[in-house]
Amino acid sequence: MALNPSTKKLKKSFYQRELLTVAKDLLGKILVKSIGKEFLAGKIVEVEAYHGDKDEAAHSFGGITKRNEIMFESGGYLYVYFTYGAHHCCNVVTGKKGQGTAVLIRAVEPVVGLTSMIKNRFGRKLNSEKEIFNLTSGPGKVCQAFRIDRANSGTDLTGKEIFILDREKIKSKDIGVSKRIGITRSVDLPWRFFIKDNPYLSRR
DNA sequence: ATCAAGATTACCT
DNA sequence: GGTAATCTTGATA
Repeated sequence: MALNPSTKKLKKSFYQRELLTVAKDLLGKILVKSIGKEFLAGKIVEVEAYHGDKDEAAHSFGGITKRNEIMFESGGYLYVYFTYGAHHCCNVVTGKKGQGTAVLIRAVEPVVGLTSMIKNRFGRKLNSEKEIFNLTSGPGKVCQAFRIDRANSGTDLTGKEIFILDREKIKSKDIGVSKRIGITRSVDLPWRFFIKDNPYLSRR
């Protein structure tokens, strides 16, 4: 599948809406990273929402720090953090300035640039076709495949380096909802959203 | 200056 | 299903 030139970049107005609305609407959209002449692209299939006011699991819950300050910007920026001494995770900042709301991109379905993603993830060629489903099926994996790290935190998503293309709108009946994964506080909030039955989810 | 915890992953049994 | 790896960040002294 090639990038459809008729698709358009999502604008600031898309991101600057209410957190949970943006989280669900991001499903089915195409995350794109430009690296030199090449483009890497993946369809967003799994996300989680984080809220600075009513969500103890959010990095923004305790207020602004040097690490999370971009989360408090108005919607339309990328927030990238490093965790467990090994992994980067990327988030889309949403809402209005000062809210501290963002959507974690947990998994994408590879669309363009598969060869580079495979190299970025494994440093070799595929051993088996099954490894395709292990390329971008988790937040740390997405960042490794797309070569996203803290240097990309603060990127304006309406720019040329990293952006998201409008594509399909997933119907609510096709969106799964669950508790979030890997957190220890505010564990009962049903703020994980995913495309039902998609084979590239972090959990099947 | 020191310390504990972490929005994960890969590898083990 | 369980857990070690690994290091940045933010809190505390």
